Amino acid sequence: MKKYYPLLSHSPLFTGIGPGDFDTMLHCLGASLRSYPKGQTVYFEGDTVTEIGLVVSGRLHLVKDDVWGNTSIVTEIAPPEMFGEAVVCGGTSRVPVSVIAKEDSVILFIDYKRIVTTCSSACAFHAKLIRNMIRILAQKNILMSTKMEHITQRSTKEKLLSYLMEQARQAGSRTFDIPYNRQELADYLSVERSALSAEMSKLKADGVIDYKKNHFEIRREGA
Amino acid sequence: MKKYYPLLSHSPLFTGIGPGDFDTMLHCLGASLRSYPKGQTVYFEGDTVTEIGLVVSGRLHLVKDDVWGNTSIVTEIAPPEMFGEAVVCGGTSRVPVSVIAKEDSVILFIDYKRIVTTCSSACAFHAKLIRNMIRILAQKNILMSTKMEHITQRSTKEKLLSYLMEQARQAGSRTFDIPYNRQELADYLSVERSALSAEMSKLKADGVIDYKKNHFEIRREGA
DNA sequence: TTTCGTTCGTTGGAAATCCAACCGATAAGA
DNA sequence: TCTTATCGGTTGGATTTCCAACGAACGAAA
Repeated sequence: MKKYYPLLSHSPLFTGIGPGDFDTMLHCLGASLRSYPKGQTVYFEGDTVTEIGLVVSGRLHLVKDDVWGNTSIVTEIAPPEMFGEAVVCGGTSRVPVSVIAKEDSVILFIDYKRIVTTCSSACAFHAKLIRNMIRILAQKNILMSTKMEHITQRSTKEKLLSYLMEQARQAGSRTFDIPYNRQELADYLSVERSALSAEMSKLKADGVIDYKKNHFEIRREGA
Repeated sequence: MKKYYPLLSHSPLFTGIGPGDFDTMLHCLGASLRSYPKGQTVYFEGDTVTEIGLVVSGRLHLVKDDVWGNTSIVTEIAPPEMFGEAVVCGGTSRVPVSVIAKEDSVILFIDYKRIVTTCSSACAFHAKLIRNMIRILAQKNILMSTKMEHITQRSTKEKLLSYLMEQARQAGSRTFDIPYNRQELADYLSVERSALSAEMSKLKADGVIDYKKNHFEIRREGA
């Protein structure tokens, strides 16, 4: 267990918790490590869960099966990411996806109740954990809202501009770098890469934006 | 203040709090009521905020101005809904939208720190409030994830089927009712109403689904 | 019953997107 | 250097979506 402490201390859930507190804390939380060989299913879609999972080793896939058998990968989870926190904290209980180990993996499970129930020994880190959890959920909310705002735009052009303006706003400047290449940006905005490239070229030709690789500039607003 | 207690007791933030506790609680939280005449701006986009707002009377609009002056309504907030909780709890501080009173409105403001900092008098409701807040954020997460899953589908047909399958899953049956009319469903999936109607007709003709008004049946899976 | 408003399906032409393919530029490796 | 792989822009035709408009069905109000 101890060998994972350095990793765990970088997890958003445990930020602000001193390394010296991990022993007490994990014991108080009743956290348990479980190993899954490559290919094994951690959760089946629809399973009832009460624990938050934190991958400490390996790699997981969250997958969704549509009713006629096609499975699509929703996300990949790598150390030290969490999964299941929204379902568990929301009290929904039933996971909407299946979780599969794509490599031999080790997962730290923590019972949600043990986090939010301040224990009799009044461990100091409960408050910290709770604030961390709230922050994690809230930030995820903001990320999703932002993305939603972009992809609900009608056209590829509007999606792109919505995204670029947001980036400019965050950078506080008309020039900025974006963290995606074209394909990744297309995926994020859920548009075609070629259509995206075409729109970008058009906007550049119209003098609305300029760019080179991942560096962008917003030159003029308007149609 | 007291006249709002019945309303507040139906707010997700205060579920499980006894009516008798409101006096103590609101005082302990340092909650304050502020009134805004119709048309007045509550927050300007980019303002730094540390309080969660809870509308107890009136109606607010969250609006976003794109850089060339067009403003679009992101959401309407009506009693007893909250706003700003994701930003405040996420520690981002700067609101990404402007908040405007569309009618004479009264808002209850609560400092986030006072919620998560258990007070010296150890008020029993802090723990409850925190759990409520976590649940609210987590459920919003799930709602958004679900919607995102539908909207990121490529075509109108796939968006529709993704939504309908989700509804069937939730209902635990191949037949179910949906809470939207056609226009609302189109807005939710961010597609055209007419294109949606057309796809629905086609799917019905192909024997994939059947429907009448808001009542649907999934008959056959596959292309 | 008549009238009016709303909802929903349909349609046709314009516009946008998808898809596969190709090419040039650049970087990495042999 | 030559080869290979990746990335990004472009292109053209098939497909889908958009948009405005219309009409049928239904329910509420007069």
